[in-house]
Amino acid sequence: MTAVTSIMRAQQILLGELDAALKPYELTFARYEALVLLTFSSSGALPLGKIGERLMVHPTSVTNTIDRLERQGLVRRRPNPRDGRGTLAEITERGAEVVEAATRDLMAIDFGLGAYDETGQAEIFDVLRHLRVAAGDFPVKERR
Amino acid sequence: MTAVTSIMRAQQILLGELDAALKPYELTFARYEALVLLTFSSSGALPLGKIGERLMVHPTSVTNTIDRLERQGLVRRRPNPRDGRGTLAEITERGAEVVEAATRDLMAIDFGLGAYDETGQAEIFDVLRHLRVAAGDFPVKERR
DNA sequence: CTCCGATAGTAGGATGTCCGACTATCCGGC
DNA sequence: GCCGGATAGTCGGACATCCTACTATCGGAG
Repeated sequence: MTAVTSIMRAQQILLGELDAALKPYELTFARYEALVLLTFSSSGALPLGKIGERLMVHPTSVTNTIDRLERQGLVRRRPNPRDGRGTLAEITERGAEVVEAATRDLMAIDFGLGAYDETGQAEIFDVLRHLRVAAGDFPVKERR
Repeated sequence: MTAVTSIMRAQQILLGELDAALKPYELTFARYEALVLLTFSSSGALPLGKIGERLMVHPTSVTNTIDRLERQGLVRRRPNPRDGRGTLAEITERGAEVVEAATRDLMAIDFGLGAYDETGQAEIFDVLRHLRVAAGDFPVKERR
């Protein structure tokens, strides 16, 4: 139970720091993650479903996240040319600028993990890996 | 950044499992934690502020949590006899029964950490300890 | 070529969390 | 004994997340 509490608290603390750092950009960590995902995508656009899959969140959460980002002018919705049911979220120029600046800020605070060196961060990853694998969240990078 | 993701996902996975296990009792982990806290308290009652302090959540979250527990008949609000501003949350008989049964169920699934043995759980605690200490969340047990 | 199950997104509702603002009460200093 | 700052809870609003239900479209079986 102590271990459970550790994970809960750690996440809570971390999320708090990250959200605070992102506040100047009017972003939350959830929205930041979505933007980064789009940035890393070759075309700068992804079907909403893909986003939910990568971030491991419910489709309705993606709709909500993209709604807000779109209202902020950081992404744009576009019908998926290859699937009439689908919608693509495409990062805008302003979105790309914002995510870049935000990333600089996050790096400056070591993403909230300033208390850890490379080794310590690797330990965190290793220790939690079992749990993620058991839940089907492969920490293995998947090819696009 | 990988380490950050690990923590976020681990918490998400864990919370999902715990909430699922608590569903039959109409409880969420947040409410369960509050009930446990009251159970462990000698008198079975605590000022709302104390609860927020222990669980490291905002006062408004406590109000919300206790509201729901009270509506479910698992706790009862009572004016604090030693502080006219304060309110005590007191666990009811039914609340005690529910938390006991729920705890049995959670134990049966190792609180979602069945993938870890004692050592593994200790590692989780140790690795995340730095982060919590740096944030002022003393993983040191405080006397009542 | 048509029909029906599977899939992509969205809408509505519940929960939990935070922040800022407000009320009521407490308490220490003058 | 009174007064003003500190403290306890609550309320309203913003976000994020999930679930269920619904619409529209896709795609394979017959």
